[in-house]
Amino acid sequence: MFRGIKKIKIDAKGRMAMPTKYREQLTEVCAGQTIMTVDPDGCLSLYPVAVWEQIEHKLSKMPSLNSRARRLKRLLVGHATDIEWDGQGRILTPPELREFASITKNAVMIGQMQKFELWDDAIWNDRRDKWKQEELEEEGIDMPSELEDLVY
Amino acid sequence: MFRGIKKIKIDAKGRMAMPTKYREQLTEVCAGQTIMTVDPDGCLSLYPVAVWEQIEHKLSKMPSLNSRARRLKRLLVGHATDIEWDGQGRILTPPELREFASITKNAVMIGQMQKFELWDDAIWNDRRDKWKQEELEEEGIDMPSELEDLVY
DNA sequence: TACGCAAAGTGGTAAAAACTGGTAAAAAGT
DNA sequence: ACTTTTTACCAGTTTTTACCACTTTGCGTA
Repeated sequence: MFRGIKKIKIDAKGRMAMPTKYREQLTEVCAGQTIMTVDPDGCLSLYPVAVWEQIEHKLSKMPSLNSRARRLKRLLVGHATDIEWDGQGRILTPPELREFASITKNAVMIGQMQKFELWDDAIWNDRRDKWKQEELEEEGIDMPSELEDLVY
Repeated sequence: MFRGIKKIKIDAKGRMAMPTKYREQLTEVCAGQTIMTVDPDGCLSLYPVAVWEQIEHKLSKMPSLNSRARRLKRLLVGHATDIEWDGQGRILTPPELREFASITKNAVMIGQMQKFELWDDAIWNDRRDKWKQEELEEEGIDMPSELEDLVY
């Protein structure tokens, strides 16, 4: 299970250093084999291959006549890229993905259980503050049944 | 069950000494293994691992297409960090979390049953006074049924 | 009440780990 | 075949981490 947040810098060549802690986890879980793709919320997702393949499998079984299915397939599968890291533990993010998420110099990487997410740091800060606010305002409403008894 | 309040100082390196009493309790309960994350109310939470894992488990079962579920996951799991203490019983709080809670030099740590909360001391004092005031003003109104028979 | 002992708090240091920028070789494209 | 871009790796520098030693505080005893 991946968790936590780490600030990341992107150098002039578009390389970003994978935080060591995450690197160790990814080595264990999937020998470092990962897939990066886009997330409709405006960030990038990084999956261990095995996890990604499950998602891909589910998408492949969705009806092509459903427009939402087609949309998701084009977004997710269309942008999915194998990611490898160099001897120093840095990954090279494809420009197309970086552009999608507006990532230029500073980013944050957050653990999200089965995957990691990569956000432009300014966007992340905005969203985080917005979510925090919404969470306070919407207290108790719109809660999925699984969460009704969540105490945090 | 954790209770009580303690003032904490943060040194130049971001280290803060865990109050001895709490340290002893945490050693008993979870061998000192704790997870720190953010709370939408503007403070940080410190959980024994086992308690945190229950929360994480509930979050993991929520549908990804529910926006509140995603929000909570990003806030809570996205900031959850393993906390270890050094030989002197100090913990090193990640800068990202300290920034979230505006904690710089002085903080307070309060026991909250299953978890601890960490507040910037200025913010804590403001909130406490505000809550005190609100409690006096709202006396008797808007009481959830669970609290109807609370005697304190 | 003062002194001494023990425990906790504080600041600093040195070694190790991680980051950063650059370079050379390889690959791709013209 | 030559130029340009990409990839992989090396080495210097910075940051982090773990630990040590000194100071302060609190408590018990004389």
